[in-house]
Amino acid sequence: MSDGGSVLLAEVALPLPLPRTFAYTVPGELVETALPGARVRVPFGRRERSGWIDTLRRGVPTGKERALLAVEEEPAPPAVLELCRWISRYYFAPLGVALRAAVPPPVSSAPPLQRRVVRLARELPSLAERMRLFARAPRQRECVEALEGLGGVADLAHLTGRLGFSDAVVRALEGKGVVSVADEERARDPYAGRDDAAPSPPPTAAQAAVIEALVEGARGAEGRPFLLHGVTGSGKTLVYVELLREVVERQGRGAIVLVPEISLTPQTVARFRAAFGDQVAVVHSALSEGERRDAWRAIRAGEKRVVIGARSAIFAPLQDLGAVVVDEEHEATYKQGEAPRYHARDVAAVRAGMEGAVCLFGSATPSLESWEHVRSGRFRLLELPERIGALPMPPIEVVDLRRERERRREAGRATRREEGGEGGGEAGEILSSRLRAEVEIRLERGEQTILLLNRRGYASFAQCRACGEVWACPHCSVSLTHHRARRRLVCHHCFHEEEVPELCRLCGSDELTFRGVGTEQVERAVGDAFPAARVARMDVDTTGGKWSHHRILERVERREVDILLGTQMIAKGLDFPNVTLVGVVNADVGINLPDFRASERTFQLLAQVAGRAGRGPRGGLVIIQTSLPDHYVVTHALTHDYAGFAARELNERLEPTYPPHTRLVNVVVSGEDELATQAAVETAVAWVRDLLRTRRVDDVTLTGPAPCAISRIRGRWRWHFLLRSPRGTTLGAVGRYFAERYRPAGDIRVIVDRDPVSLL
DNA sequence: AGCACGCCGACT
DNA sequence: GTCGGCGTGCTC
Repeated sequence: MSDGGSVLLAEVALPLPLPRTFAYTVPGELVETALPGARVRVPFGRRERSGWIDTLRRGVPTGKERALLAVEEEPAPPAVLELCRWISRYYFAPLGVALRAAVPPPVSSAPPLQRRVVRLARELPSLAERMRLFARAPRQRECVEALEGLGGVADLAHLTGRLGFSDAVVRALEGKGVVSVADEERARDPYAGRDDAAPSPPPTAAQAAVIEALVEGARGAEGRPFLLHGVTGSGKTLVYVELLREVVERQGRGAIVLVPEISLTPQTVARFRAAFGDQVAVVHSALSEGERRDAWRAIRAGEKRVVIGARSAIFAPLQDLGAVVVDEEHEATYKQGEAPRYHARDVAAVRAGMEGAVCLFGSATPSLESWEHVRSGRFRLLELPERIGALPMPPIEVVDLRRERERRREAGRATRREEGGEGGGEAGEILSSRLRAEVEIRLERGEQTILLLNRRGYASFAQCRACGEVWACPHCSVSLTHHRARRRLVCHHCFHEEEVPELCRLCGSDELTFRGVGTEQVERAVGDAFPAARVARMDVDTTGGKWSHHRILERVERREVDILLGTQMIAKGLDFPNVTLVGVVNADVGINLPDFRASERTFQLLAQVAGRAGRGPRGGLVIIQTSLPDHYVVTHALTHDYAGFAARELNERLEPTYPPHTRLVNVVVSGEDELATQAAVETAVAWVRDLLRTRRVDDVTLTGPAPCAISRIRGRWRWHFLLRSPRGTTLGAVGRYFAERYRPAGDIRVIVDRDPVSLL
């Protein structure tokens, strides 16, 4: 060779927890296709792996380099590669790990997933028949009960996996004719044919003004991100659609729309489908590997120019991005819980900045971070303060649960309780007389009610009345939740389950109480109070299958449900005009969590669920039950006063200092041995303190260590400490240095979480 | 993360 | 004598 032995070398990023790339030589036949961003197959140690080319260079080989084996996929667009480099730096993740989150995985050799569905074949009405069938088969009985709890249908994989029934149990039930097992067609994709949304109405004056500002932004007049603060029902989706018309139709560029949980927003998806037809790609978790890769290639090839999806859609390989919309930008689901621990909202702003695209965040209850960016001038605020059609915001009433309890106690003294006090389930304690009366009115008028309670199961803990013993998870530092239909105590962190006890294991007393009302208990109370009402419950326990939310929501839409009750998943973006009453069963759940965002999250939830009421001509009413009626979360929710809440909450976060007043890195150290974990976190803290001292870092402060609020999960003890700084750059430098160099011993694991969304 | 190599305890 | 525990170090 004439160039002094220099060859083409590729630096390859591998999805391993190693803060470096590896150099490979590029064989002649791959020179054309081995480009930065391309996924390549490489030899690594004694096996092969897939990675991505970071950079190419001509250079003299050291002799260690091996050759690339193959190019597996066309390169990700340069902007996406650059975005991953940013994520890698900012969130302290290896580039290969960032790319793994951004690009569909290589074709796996695993057989295609087939969905086997188990259905109850017949009702089992009589107790006698049950006794006969299941006398010597308790697991079969439990399996049938689990199926009943799931509405009579479940994926076989769900039963044998998460619920832990063996194949033999299911086969035996099949043999008895109790259940049927069938390979079911892939569930109908509810987005597939849903372009039948009504054409958008003309924008209101307020919408038109907002759209004009955005269109000017898309034409280059404004480089800052926009925050669209619009109350629920103010027509934010129409604004998004009109912005995209400018960007996609008139400018011929691409656009990304992020939504918090794609499966919960079919109505939003339909609006985009109606406007942009088959230019829309919907990326969601139910796509198979093959579909995901097909979608990726179609987007990359320019066949799809509007991409709608959850968090990871921010990596869509559009070649010319003109706009990024982040709907419900305050939602915590935009933060990824594993490496790379990125926040899709913040990544969206970075990507938009890199590509000169308009960035639009929308929310009725913006994150305090975004609100603060408006105040400081980094974001430009757009507002839609009114609901469409001059619909008023629904009035909100508070029911003081402390006074309710008092009243009941007095009434009980006067009349004697008709119901045994055992084990909760007293409808009166769950639904106040005020709320019950309003539900009654809705039932009479044929209108619908939504009841929210942010706690699953029947009761959040089981306790012995005699000695006070609380049933806790053996692997986690949390109480076990009573799931009555399944007759199990369940850990919501590790899925540990046990039988519901009859006697206290400590003192032998049979006086057990189940306290802390959950959705399952509300369902029972509603059934007791309104036996004729058609009730649907929606929480993760009733939504086992892929599209089960849709089935429930479609029933609500067709008015086959009078009362929809559930956890926060019923608070998101639904638009049912016949819902005229929203009841929050207990707003206290959440307010008292030991997390600096507890108030913010509760306010958002209350505002969001309140927005579900009165979206039709018949108006609406919201009733919030709480024993903290004077808490500022409640008082500001009552008056729909986001700005007032935000001002107060910003003040609450001054001391101790929390975001948005400071930048935060949360370091979590975990291990199986309690003392070794504590020793390890202390070592890590000493290491960082030493670093801060020797490098004379004076604007990063370290707080802790302290046990995490949930001090043990899945058998691992958890400690954490916080790094705070007003300046992102030094915080980043310290965090990166620590994440890349600190190596714990033994089974100790360290997580470095930048901009954490929760400290639990 | 894997997967090697490497050096101390109780088993055929 | 060997099987196997998991500490340490390397992977282009």
